[in-house]
Amino acid sequence: MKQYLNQNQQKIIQTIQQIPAGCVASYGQLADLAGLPGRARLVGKVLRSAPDDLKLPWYRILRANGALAFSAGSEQAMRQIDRLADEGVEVIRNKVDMKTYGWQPSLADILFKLEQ
DNA sequence: CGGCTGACTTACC
DNA sequence: CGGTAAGCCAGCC
Repeated sequence: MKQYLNQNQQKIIQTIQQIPAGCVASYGQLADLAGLPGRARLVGKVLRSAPDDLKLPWYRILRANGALAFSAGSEQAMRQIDRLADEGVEVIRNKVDMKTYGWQPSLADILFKLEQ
């Protein structure tokens, strides 16, 4: 069955798919890049409701302070930590060092995305 | 139609 | 570092 997403959700998904492996981004950052400043929660909604078929790198998305969106020790958190570890991102005390692994898209990347 | 919720964030104390 | 408050808004009841 086909999923009908509104335009905002489409943009968010596109933006999420821009996150390169080995990097992480925050909900707010994604909302900004998707052209939806202040709508971090919408990003969360999309992630929660998006079908797995989209193969979204949800595990590369964290809170603004680098902490996982899930509570430490939860099943989801552990799965996320596992996947991040696979890409070389280390999670310490349920948090990631945004300075080291945070995604810093270049202006060129953003412009390229806008063209698509 | 109104209220509540939440994979959020920033500011302030 | 923890607690409150306010802003945000789609989706569910």
